[in-house]
Amino acid sequence: MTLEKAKPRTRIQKQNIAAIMDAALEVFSTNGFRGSTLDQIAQAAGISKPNLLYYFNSKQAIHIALLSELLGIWLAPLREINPEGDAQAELMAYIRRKLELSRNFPRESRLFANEIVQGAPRMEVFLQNDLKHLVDEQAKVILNWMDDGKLALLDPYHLIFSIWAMTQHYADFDAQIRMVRADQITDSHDGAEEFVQSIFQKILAP
Amino acid sequence: MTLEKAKPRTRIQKQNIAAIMDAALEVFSTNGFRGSTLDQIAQAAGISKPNLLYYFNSKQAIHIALLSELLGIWLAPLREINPEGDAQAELMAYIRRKLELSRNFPRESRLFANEIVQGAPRMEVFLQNDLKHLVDEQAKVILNWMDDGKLALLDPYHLIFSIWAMTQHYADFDAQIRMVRADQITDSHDGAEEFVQSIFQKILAP
DNA sequence: GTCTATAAAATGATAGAC
DNA sequence: GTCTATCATTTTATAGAC
Repeated sequence: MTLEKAKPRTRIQKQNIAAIMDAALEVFSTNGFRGSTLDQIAQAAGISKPNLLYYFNSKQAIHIALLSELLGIWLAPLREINPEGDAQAELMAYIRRKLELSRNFPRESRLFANEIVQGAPRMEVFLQNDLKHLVDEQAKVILNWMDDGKLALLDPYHLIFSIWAMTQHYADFDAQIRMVRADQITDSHDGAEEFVQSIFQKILAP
Repeated sequence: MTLEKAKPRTRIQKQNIAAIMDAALEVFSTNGFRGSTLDQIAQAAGISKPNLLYYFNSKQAIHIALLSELLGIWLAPLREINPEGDAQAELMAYIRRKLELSRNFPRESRLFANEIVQGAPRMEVFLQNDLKHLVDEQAKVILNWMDDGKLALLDPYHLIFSIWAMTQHYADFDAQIRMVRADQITDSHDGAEEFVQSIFQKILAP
């Protein structure tokens, strides 16, 4: 009852919490918050339901812990854009990081996609604060680059959104791509990196 | 019990079924299939839950009826590409139709987005048959145009996916865009049409 | 820390009166 | 066709033994 989630002590606690987080990611990213059950998560984590609720007091608590843990990963690629670097190289590197995330962490991408498609009722604060401020900041950096003639003149916000759309699409809509190309490819990301990078090279050139 | 859903006779039946379909669209597109309840749909439709189940025998039946009704709308823009027309003009017109759909029917877009993000368990047949065949067909048309030097040389499948990603993003991830730009815009589609069209003009030019 | 048992609420669906 | 009442199941969460 008086569990210190902040600093788990024993090895078994760490193990269980890690198993729960991984199970929760698997289940929530596939079914959304309301579509997921504690039974599913407990089974995926290999523990009993009451034991699951020993570590986290409610379904909400698991979900919040999971989102919190992953917000950093989600923001990192945008955060790492260096205003001192070369404009086109920095943005192409950003796109590459996003594509890598989409390929290597598709469940994380779908977890957030589920939330946002459903109106982001549990992410308002994060989106309106952390994400908004970061986007505003990097939009200014991009605008400066454009003023200096380093990039094509585009709306920096729409440019960022288009990068999100193009890179996340392969993770979020993976099922659709796999079914449409069932006879042609095995991995929906096949050729995606090259394609996305080549079109953004065209888009960004001044 | 022996309701002929195919040909509703009375005016009141038509009215109720239309109200149910609209309510189901509203609820399913916001919460996903499992996240939606019959109570929500009945309330949104302004009828009682047993009466809702008089018109449709189960929650699944409502969902299937809704998806079936909307599949045509969803395929129409791609279907309307004319192989005899001008390559760039046809694709730009396709993009325009997709952008209009995204702006005017965001709930429909999110309904499908919810399904696909969650692995499309109730749309496999449609995606693997109708959509796949249409995409294969139009990919060939695009490939011919490229061979004739009318378009830049690109993977036609990735080109189609990129159009889906860019156009649907404004409907599906509307919540995120609105929250990130809360202080700057009221409609998340503001400027989207112009931006998307301008970058695809760059992308498509041979 | 983990389990069995169980409570309490939500939810899909049916029965039967009108 | 529509309603009230109700059932059966699922699902979240708790109690208490070990």
